[in-house]
Amino acid sequence: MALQNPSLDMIFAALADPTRRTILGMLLEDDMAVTDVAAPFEVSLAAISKHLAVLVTAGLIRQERRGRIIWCKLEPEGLRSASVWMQGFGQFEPVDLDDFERFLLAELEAARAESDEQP
Amino acid sequence: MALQNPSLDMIFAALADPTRRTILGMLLEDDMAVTDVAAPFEVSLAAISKHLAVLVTAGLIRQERRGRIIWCKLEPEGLRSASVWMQGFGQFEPVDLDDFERFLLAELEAARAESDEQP
DNA sequence: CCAATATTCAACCCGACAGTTAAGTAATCT
DNA sequence: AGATTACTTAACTGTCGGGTTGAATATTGG
Repeated sequence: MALQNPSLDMIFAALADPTRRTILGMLLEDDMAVTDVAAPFEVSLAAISKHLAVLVTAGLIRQERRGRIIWCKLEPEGLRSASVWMQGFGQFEPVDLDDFERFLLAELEAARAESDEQP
Repeated sequence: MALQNPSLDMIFAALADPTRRTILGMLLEDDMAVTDVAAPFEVSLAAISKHLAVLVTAGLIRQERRGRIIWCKLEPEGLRSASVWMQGFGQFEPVDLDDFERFLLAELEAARAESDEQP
């Protein structure tokens, strides 16, 4: 079916992948080089490079070359439209940041556990 | 890659489709029978039935048979975890419900325009 | 300049997903 | 009971997304 609202489509699709969500969580702490983003994952660098491209297209991160390193930085404004859309449904109480931390940690843990899986 | 957090994956994936978002918007106004949900779209009833199944699995709607009609109703709580996750990034100002209305209307319009496309 | 580092691109595989049509099931109406 | 309404399931098709490997590009360090 034809796209009605490309940006919301792209944003939610980007968020639907656990690897990409984990990456966003990592970038929340600090800007990172592509290689460093890829480090904790078990998949290839090329795969991570593609994930980052998806995040860029969705407007969730920005990439900025400095020297031979390409820095990835979060673009939190990219989530605004999706956030507005979602909150319209639930009227959820103001965010509990601890809940959020729990989510992020859980996903990071899971990612690490997975990459440690084969010893 | 193995799923880390099936529910967030499923929720965002469900939201990534414009047809499904439009359906959620419709259900925000009122509970609806499957056939009525399908009416504004140009795709087959079977296709809509599948979309609804996805929304059920993601916990975003509930279906309840009464007689031969299956009623679909929104399950706004299903969005909570995703909403918490997203807000953690942006700290967006409290939702402007008008923004939300604009989105919903835009998507409904788009859906209708599309189904009127071939005269 | 040459080698090494950092990252993307290209070509390909495979499984998931949206769509279709046709048949199957469930409940109601007369 | 039989026809009709309301959905779902099955089988199939085409497209897309995530993964891989290997070659290409860009930038720096020696």
